[in-house]
Amino acid sequence: MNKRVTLKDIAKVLNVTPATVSKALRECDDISKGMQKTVKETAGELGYRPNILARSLINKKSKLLGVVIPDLRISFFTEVTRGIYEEASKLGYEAILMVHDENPENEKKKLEFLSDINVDGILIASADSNENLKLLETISSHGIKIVAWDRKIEGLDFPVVHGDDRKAAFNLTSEIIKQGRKKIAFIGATKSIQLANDRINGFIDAHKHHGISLNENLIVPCERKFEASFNEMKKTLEKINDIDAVVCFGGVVAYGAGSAILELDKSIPDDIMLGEFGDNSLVTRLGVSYYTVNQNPYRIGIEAVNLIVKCIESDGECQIEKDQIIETKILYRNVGARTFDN
Amino acid sequence: MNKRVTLKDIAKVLNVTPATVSKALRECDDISKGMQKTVKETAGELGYRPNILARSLINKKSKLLGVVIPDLRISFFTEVTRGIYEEASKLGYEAILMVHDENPENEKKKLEFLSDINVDGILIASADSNENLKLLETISSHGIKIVAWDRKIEGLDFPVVHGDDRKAAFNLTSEIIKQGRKKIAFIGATKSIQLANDRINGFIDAHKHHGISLNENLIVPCERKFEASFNEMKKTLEKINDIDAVVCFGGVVAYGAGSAILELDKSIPDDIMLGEFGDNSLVTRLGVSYYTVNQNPYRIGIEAVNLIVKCIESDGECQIEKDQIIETKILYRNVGARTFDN
DNA sequence: TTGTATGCGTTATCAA
DNA sequence: TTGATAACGCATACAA
Repeated sequence: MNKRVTLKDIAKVLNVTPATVSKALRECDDISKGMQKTVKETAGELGYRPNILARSLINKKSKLLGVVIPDLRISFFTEVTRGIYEEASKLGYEAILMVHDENPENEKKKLEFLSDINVDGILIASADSNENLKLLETISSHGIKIVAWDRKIEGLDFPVVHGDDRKAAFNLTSEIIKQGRKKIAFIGATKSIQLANDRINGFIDAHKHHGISLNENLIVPCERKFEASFNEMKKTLEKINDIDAVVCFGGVVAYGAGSAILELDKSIPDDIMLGEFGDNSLVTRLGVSYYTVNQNPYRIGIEAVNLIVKCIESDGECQIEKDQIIETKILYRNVGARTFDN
Repeated sequence: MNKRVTLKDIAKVLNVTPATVSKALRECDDISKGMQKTVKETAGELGYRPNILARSLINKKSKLLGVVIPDLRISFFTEVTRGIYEEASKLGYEAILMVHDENPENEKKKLEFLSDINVDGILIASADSNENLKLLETISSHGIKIVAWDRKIEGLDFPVVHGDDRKAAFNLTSEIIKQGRKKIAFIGATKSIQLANDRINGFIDAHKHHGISLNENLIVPCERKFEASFNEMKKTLEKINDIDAVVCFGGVVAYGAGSAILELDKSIPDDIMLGEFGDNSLVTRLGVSYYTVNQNPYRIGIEAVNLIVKCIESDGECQIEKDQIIETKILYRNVGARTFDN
């Protein structure tokens, strides 16, 4: 077990001081070119690697970004993540990925950890809860920049990068209406979430715009969980049996709701048309064709990184940066469609 | 922007030294209970959090595990990952997730990063390449424990946690043979990979066992990429047109090969039966029913963590630990099957 | 152009 | 039982 080589080791070999080595390696201009060259050479030979822990202890800059992800099973999230770590790498940052699985307790632990290792910024899609608002504020007050993605953090004004949900919901619902559907349900998410409100509002907008009346009972609140959406959908279908389309809050909900529809021996899309937000590959498990809102998650990731890096490197007034909206598009995912684009 | 609270701050408030505070917080038994209590109280009030960078600078133990993942789009990998971070958390470790996207360059960067932040161990499913063997050895020689998962690292004897691929391939192929298929192709992965050999051998075993002759041309080497498998499958089908089943190396290959089959207007499973390793939700995008090998990825993650933590905490002889084999099972994934188990 | 001294936040080893 | 001091690996004023 060879000890890691440090500045000191290089210094000893060259009979100079660690300070000289440190400066030479970072190409400070008060070190001769010759010295720089020899230092770098022996550093290379010895396989020196800077200890970034020690470094960031002094610098207060770690070049680290924390990424807080709700669930790795939802392709929307993993695609955003991909955008984040690729763009971060391009900008000289390393992205540290953490998953909370929609659990505020987990989220708390992850946030504390990221704060503990002094990341420069945190990109977060927060779990539905207000348990961690204080923590987020504290972290922010320590100078760690925070940017939300996909989900606005209610009550705090961190910038958020997301799709235009109201418009997307309008377009998605309109598309379904154009297919001749008239009794459309909306399932998913509690009212307290901004995202849900936006989508519901877009859903309502479309009804108004096309002159279709809307029964309040068709808007079904529901947790973002498989079982919850399965049960809620089933209950709703048993109560109102002429529903001919369902717009779902997201991938998990769509999977649950779709399962319930199939369970009741209704066909998709013939009996009931399915729409969802996120273009999640999870939904393809149902083996049916459906409408979806592609929110360009990869792009969301990229923009989120650019935003936070701007915040970090301008150091100071990041409040100016406002929410950023990424264009969405409506797709019809045919069974068997063959692409590997997300 | 409030500075972070440090030991020194607490010490100042209580008129003691940082050393005392440090020991009190860690409940060293050379500090009075009373002192411990007051220190902890004010630490709580001030919102103190230890700086784990500084701590691990001294300890040489970071309680960090690095996880190197091939691709977030493959549910097998994300499920292993889930097993890893959940188990790590239980054992008091934090898992840092990194993705290499099957690119050895990326892998190198990630490994260097993990080494730079002094993780205690690295759990890796390496990209197919031998570019990073030297690096892995160096990292290992610095005392960082390494455990492979899913894929053995050729040429180095780090323990690996994986499914019994030969047996699984035997079972999968047997199942397909029992369905009456006789001209079965195997597509995917180059011979240089142990995993590929195991699966191919199991594939061959099954043919022998059931007395079915096997044409060498039916074993098609192919990269783990969508385009590659799509093209190879298409070429093969055009050359040999009575193939009635295809066993695919993994999810990406199955998706590519399946796409090629459908593209040629053959039906799955009627014309050609599809089998794959990994039970990847990606494959469900094809909208067809297929056989798969579920390798219990969640379990693989858990066992990998237990193995590496044992290595780390026994500090010393980890060589004793041998490869660990997780039971697999064959499943038939029906279109529209409704579960949320992976 | 190079070296010295000091500090980042923590812990460990002494001495008091 | 508590305090002083040095150290972890690195960076930065400042002195030489």
